[in-house]
Amino acid sequence: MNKSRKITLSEVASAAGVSPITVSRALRDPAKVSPEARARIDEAIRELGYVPNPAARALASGRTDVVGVIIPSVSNNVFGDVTRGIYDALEGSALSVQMGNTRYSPVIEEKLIRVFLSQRPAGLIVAGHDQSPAARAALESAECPVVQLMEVGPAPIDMAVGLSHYDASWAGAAHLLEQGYRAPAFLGAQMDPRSQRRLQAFRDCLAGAGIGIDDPVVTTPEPSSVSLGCRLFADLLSRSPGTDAVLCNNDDIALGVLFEARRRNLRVPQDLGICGFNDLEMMAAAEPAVSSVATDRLEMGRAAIGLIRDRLAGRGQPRGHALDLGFRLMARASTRRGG
Amino acid sequence: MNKSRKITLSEVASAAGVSPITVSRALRDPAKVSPEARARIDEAIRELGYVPNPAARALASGRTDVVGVIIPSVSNNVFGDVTRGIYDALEGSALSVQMGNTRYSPVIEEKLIRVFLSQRPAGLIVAGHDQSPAARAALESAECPVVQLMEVGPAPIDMAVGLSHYDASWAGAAHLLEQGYRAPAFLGAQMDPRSQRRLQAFRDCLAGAGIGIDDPVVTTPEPSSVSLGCRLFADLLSRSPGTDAVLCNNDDIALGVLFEARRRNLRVPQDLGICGFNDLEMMAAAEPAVSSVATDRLEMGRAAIGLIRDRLAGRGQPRGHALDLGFRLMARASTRRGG
DNA sequence: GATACTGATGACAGCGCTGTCATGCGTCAA
DNA sequence: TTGACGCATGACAGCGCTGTCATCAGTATC
Repeated sequence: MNKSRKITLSEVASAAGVSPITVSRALRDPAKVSPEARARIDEAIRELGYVPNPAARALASGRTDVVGVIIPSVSNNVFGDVTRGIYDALEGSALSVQMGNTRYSPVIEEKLIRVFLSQRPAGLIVAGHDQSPAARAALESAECPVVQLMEVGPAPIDMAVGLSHYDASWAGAAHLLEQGYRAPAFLGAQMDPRSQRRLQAFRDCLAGAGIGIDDPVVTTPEPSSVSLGCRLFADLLSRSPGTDAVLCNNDDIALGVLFEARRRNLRVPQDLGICGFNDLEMMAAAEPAVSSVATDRLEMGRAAIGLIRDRLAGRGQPRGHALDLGFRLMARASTRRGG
Repeated sequence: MNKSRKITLSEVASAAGVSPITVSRALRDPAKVSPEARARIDEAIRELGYVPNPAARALASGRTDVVGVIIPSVSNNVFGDVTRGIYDALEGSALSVQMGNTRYSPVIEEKLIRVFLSQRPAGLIVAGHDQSPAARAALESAECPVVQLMEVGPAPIDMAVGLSHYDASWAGAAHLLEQGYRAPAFLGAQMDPRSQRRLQAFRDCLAGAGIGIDDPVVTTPEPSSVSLGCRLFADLLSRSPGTDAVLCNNDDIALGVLFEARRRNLRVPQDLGICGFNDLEMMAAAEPAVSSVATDRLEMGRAAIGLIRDRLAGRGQPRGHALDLGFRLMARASTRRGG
């Protein structure tokens, strides 16, 4: 294995006694090369330690094997799971990912989409469906498969995988009411468009049930965390002391509420019902176990890559395909008051 | 903004009335181009919506602006923080990252290192310092800056950022003993080399203190999670009922222990001391707050990129430079027994 | 026996950019 | 005035690979 100098495809070709183009084909589409030639080429590749140069390939073919993934945050637990699903599904393919981090800014998102598209990616995954008009236009004229992730909405640009955050949040709110809670509140951090829709569902659900208390909602644009959950809950109690349940925008917040409730000797679920969102692994392990609206984030990532791979393989879904992964209300001890 | 066809550097050049090479220089090293030419070029770039083609650049120059990051897991909380630090520090630079996921396999790690290096990256970040001899050799002859992340050890291949996991774990164990716990146990998941060293420190510390109980250690190669913490702790209690404290390999586990202890009506810290590792944000928010050995994972990622950027800018650290970020024992209520 | 077709392989050019060397011009010391 | 030097710019070639055609057996069809 010669490591000091770059081995090129031509060197492999002469070692195998074929022309460079045949080696290229053996790599890209083995079926087009005779088994004997293939065997000699494979042997030469192994012997020389040849690794293809992706830059040269991209330049010559005008395509890359890179899937762009544009998400608001690399640190958020939720996107961490999605990312894992993406890497999972990439296993065994020649594709790689290029992450872009919008930091929840539509301007950065638009710029990233433009830059990624200019590199002729094999596919593009973007979080949400709230792109700016210009970004949307760019995605519509993209020559690669595009998947909008996290959320299914009215009109996918190309394909979409996710769930209805409105419906999911509604289910959480309805669950609290069913359990007999009469003064539920909403706690939200990182109020991105999906969180806004979740809040809207909460408000609509309460209004629909004729619960007319004055908007027991505490939100913040800060990124979500457990300690933020503690603070938001403390804030809520000082504003709306009569609160008997909280629907949390996500599980970090819910866990913070659980801890803060314990600190204040509030009994969960008797004095306070808690419902989270996403159903992170720890919610079921908590004491008491915390109810949450489960979303399958791993599967979201996997499915997104699956759609792209299928499309690249020519057997993909048509434009406009939306895959609704749904949600599941995980009713646990933290809301089991009986009602 | 013409979006349908790719704008090339030559088109920008003719629009600006200069030669292509001048545009190239204006992009790569603006100081080498006269201010007037630069202004006209910038104008043309904006007007045409030009975006450079990284593949062509990589092919022509033999370099890329990609930093390879090879980590065991994309989902693990710890690496999530490190990754965030990396993205943080990349902000405002032309560099991008390419993630590689070893899934804790030295074989995959070696392969990834080889593949990444063959693409002439701008830099390479690898987790830990337990590379296989072949991988180590490949890294040693790499032409780019290499940073070993997470851990500082005897002989960095090039540069290293991290901490001594042995020392950090020792501090946790010693803290439990100082607080008067006499039968501490160790709970570990995902027993990678760093975890092994943490376990070793625990054993050595207990032995040093003359505590000769028979190895109260429960470990598993499974990935760590809160519910796994519950199970490991249940397991531990059935094996070593006399346990009065646990040092956890990481915070997920510690949180699981906290929940499981509550489920069993064990009082924390009186009946049971709990100390985690890493000090995830939620530990301080828990009730009772959980002690942990804090590591600055964000800074680790940031510093790694910082070292690479400095080196690329020609003002970097010499080979062999190791940056020890240390650790801090966060003594909280979960171990505050007084002793 | 001539034509059409299939399958394996090759020749050639060029993807968009940058490294290297060359050029032309103005400035300064001798 | 001359030569040396620095600065901005340009010409040329080529990075490693693949798309597009062309070629050439070998087989099938009438």
